[in-house]
Amino acid sequence: MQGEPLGPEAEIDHDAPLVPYRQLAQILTARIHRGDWQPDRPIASENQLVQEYGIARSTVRRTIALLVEDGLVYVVPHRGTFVQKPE
Amino acid sequence: MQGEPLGPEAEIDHDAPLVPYRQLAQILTARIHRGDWQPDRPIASENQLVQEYGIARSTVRRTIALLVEDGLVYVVPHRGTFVQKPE
DNA sequence: AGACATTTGTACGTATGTATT
DNA sequence: AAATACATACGTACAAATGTC
Repeated sequence: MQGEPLGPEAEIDHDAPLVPYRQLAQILTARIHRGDWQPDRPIASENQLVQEYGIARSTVRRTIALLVEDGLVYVVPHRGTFVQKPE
Repeated sequence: MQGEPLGPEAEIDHDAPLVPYRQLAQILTARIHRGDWQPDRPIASENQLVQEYGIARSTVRRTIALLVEDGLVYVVPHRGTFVQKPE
């Protein structure tokens, strides 16, 4: 039935056709849409995501850059990454 | 008199207030405006810039990402980084 | 004031993958 | 087949800003 879960329980598969930073983007996008984090509230810190998904921080940052491009989040230096308000 | 040269002879100063990837951005921007590379022609490769300016490839890539944001260049995977045509 | 932890920013080096020439 | 060039990913280190105590 279902493919990969996209919640907090999702895992990164280094052998999957989709590269890890894009897998994480799908996971975080799903979590945001699901409401794991509210608008203008911070998502998990980079280091938390590193530990949670077992990937390098540089990979996490690559993912966040993608989410910023997509307009899903915004970064406040030294504060955190926040969920963008809809519209 | 003059500050830092911004041509091919320019060097990266790791002690300067401006971080290296932004210094390189200024240098490459000046070189493009000066006509070192023509529109739709490739600029120096990442590895060439690494050797020419003595910085890490990741730093060169950070600079190129900035130039892409600025609309000065565009990247063709496995081909090179090209000067954007004006307008 | 000062110390401390947290968080993002920058930079390095290395390795491997994939596409083009 | 080989060289070139960009893409991705890892790990490490230190800097700078913020917030808390």
